Amino acid sequence: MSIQARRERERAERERLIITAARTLAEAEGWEAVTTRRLAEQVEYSQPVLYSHFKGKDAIMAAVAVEGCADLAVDLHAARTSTDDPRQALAAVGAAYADFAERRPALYDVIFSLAVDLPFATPEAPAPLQAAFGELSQALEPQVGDDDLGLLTETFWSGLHGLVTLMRGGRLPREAHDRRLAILVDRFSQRP
Amino acid sequence: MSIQARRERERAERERLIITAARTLAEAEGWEAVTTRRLAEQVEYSQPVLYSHFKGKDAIMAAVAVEGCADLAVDLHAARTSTDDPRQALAAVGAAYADFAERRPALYDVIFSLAVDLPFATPEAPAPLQAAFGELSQALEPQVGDDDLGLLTETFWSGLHGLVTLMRGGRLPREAHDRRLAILVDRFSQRP
DNA sequence: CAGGAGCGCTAGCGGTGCTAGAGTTGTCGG
DNA sequence: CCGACAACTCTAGCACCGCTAGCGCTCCTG
Repeated sequence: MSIQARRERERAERERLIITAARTLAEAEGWEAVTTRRLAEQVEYSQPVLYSHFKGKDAIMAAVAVEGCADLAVDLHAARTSTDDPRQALAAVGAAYADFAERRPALYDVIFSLAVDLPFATPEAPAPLQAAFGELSQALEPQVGDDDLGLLTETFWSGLHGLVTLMRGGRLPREAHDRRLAILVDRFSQRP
Repeated sequence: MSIQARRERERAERERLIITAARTLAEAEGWEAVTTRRLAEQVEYSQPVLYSHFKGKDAIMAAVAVEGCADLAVDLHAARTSTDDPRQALAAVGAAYADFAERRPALYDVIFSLAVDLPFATPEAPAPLQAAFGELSQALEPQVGDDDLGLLTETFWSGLHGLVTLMRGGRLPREAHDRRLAILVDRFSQRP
């Protein structure tokens, strides 16, 4: 029975190798450079091996997305707990979110922009994703007012997502990013 | 000399034909269905003819984007001038924007999401694009408060863009769209 | 040690955006 | 009126993509 165990372990290791190779390649050269041929070359196996682990390229990207989302959740948590002032915490979380998108665009895209079939906004959503959303939610909790917290979080999140995607797509000038972010945070804070 | 004039006219007509074919095909089946082969078949010319009009597929998409943006500007203008109440006008503009994205996703994507090299946020930006932005801007003018109107517009626009892209990407549940939109409009309205 | 199952490989399918070069068409000067 | 030339379009093909059928090797099992 230990023979089979070893094989399964090796399989799992190879799967991890594929995911990290995809992630590394994407972060280095963008997702358009991640082809199944290059990926297979990286992990030193032939193309069809990829398909014995994942249903297709999308599934590989989805796996990378879940991993990356955990990183985002860590960043957001650190930002939220960096200060006791609720308003500053919200600003910090917003800045951390935008910073993540700026520093790791490939990771951000695969989580939030590219078409991968991950379940969002349902109980089946991957835990890291729910964790990241939860950080946003907790940061907004003091500002909830009469609104529903879940919907408020989704709306604030949309604002952040719009800011970073439009900026990265060249639709918004880079230099005023901080001021736009300040406006967003301000408008989502309760009046004193 | 009139021979050359006729040729140029015919060329211009064919160029329009290509653009409308691309737009029609994209709206009917999505941009992933718009290939240079299918496009060439639609206009009843061979592939290389497309490249005598446009530098590449991206340039064709950019042309469609400019056209589509004019439509968006019309919708936004109608919404903004549909009421005298500033707050209702802002809500109407937001709803019209989201509605456009929902009704014509292919058009919306090529304007705001896909990578096409259109100049944004500069004087060289296409007029229809500036017109659409201007409508948003005018709708926000009564709510500007102490903020810069341009930046406020960009930020509100980001909120709308985030809402529609996250929803269309399956990241936000569809059913609560109206309530999220209401929250966004509310948070971007001055307190009474 | 023979047989067989599992697995990774080579090769290839149908598609993509794009382009070189051949061939045809239509215009103009002699 | 005709032949040469210029403009233009088409066929064919390149290098790449995601994905898969089926052969052949390796290694475990009876």
